[in-house]
Amino acid sequence: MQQRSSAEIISSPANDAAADGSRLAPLWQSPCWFSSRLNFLAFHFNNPVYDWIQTRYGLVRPEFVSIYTTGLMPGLTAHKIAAASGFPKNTLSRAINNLVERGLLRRTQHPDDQRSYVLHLTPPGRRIFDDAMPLMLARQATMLSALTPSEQEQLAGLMSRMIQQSETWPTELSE
Amino acid sequence: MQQRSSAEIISSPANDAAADGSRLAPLWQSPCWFSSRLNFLAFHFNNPVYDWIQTRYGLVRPEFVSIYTTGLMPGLTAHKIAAASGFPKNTLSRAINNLVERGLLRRTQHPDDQRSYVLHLTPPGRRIFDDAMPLMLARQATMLSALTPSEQEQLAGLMSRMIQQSETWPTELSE
DNA sequence: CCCGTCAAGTTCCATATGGAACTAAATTGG
DNA sequence: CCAATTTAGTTCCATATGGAACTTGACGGG
Repeated sequence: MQQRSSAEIISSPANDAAADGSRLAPLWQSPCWFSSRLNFLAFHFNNPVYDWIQTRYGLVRPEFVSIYTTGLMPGLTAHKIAAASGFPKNTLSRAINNLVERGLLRRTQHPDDQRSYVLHLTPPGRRIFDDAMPLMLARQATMLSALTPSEQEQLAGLMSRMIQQSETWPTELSE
Repeated sequence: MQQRSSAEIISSPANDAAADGSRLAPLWQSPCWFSSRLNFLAFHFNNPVYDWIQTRYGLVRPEFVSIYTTGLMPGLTAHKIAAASGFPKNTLSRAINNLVERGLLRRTQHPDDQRSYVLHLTPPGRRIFDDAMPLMLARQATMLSALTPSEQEQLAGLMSRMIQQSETWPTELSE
C-alpha cells in the first residue's frame, strides 16, 4: 500500500491496515518497550469499550468510571474514585453530578465528614454496571486469548506486584 | 482520615493519600482485573511523563507522540502514527502541523503517493527525543523495580504476545 | 477554645480533543 | 482508459477535560 523502500521498517507482508501489531516493530523493540506496549494495550481495550458505552448510554469516560468504581466499592467518596482512576477531582465532580441528576448514582452526606459524600449505585445505575461488565470481560478475554490460562495468571501477578509497590513511585519526574 | 465503618473496603492502615495501590483491593480483584491494572499502570506512567514534557517543551500528548514515533521510525507517515498510537488522524494532522511550524519535524512529499508525506525529526526535534528518552526509561525502571530482571522479561514477552495477535481483535464490540 | 493549615468538592474558564464532512489523489474493475 | 470507490490528510465545530481559584468543613497546636 505505501512505501517499501530500502530502509523501511515494515516487517509484515500483508497490507491490511488493521495489522498494527506486526508492522511497528521498532516501537515494540525500543528501549521504552513498557510504555509502548502498555499504551497500545490500554488503547485497544478502552477504545472499543468506551465507544460502546458512549453510544449505548451516553456516558463519557469519567462518568462510566464513576459507575464502575462505585459498583465495585459501594460507599466510596469522589476522592477515592480520583485516586483509583487518576481523573482530576473537578472532572469527577462534574461526572458525579451528572450521574446523580440522571438518577444513576445516589449521593448521601458522609457520616463523619460534612465535606464529603458517600456514593452508591441506584438500581438503574447498577443495571448499566451489570450490562457493561460482560462486555468488558469479553473484550478482556479476546485480548488475553493469546496467552494460556497459566500465563494469564502470571501476567495478573506481575502487574499486581507492580501496583502494590506504586506507593513508592514519585508522582513527578525528578530532573 | 475518612470512613472506617463496618463494610468499609479499605485494607491498609496507613492514611497516606498516595497509598492508592493497597487500598483499592476490590478494584484489583474484580473479574475485570486486566482493565483496572492496565489503566492504573498506564496512568501512572503517562501522567508524570507527559506532565514533564508539557511543562518542559510545551508539547501536548499527540505532539510528543508524533516526535517519539518519528524518532523511532523515521520516514513514516501520519497514518502510521495513528495506527501505532490510536490518536485520530485529525488530531495527528494538527499535531504534525504544529511540529512542522515549530521546526521540530520535517515533512516531505511521499515519493510514491502524492496524498501523503514522509516525516523526519529535525535536529531540534531529535534533541527533544534524546532528552525525553532517559526520563521515560527512568520512569519505566521505577515502575518495573518491583520485578526481577527475569520477571521483567516475562512481562515484556507476555505483552508482546498479546500485541502480536492484536490484528485478530475486532475494533468494535459486537453486542 | 480559637487560629492557621489542610482536605473535599465545586465553579470558572481556556483548550485539547475527536466526529463528520470535505479535498485531492490513488486504486480497482469494467 | 474512465467511473466508482477507497485512502491520506485537512477543516470545521462541538464538547470533554483539566488547571486554578474558591467555599466550606476538619484538624492540630498553642
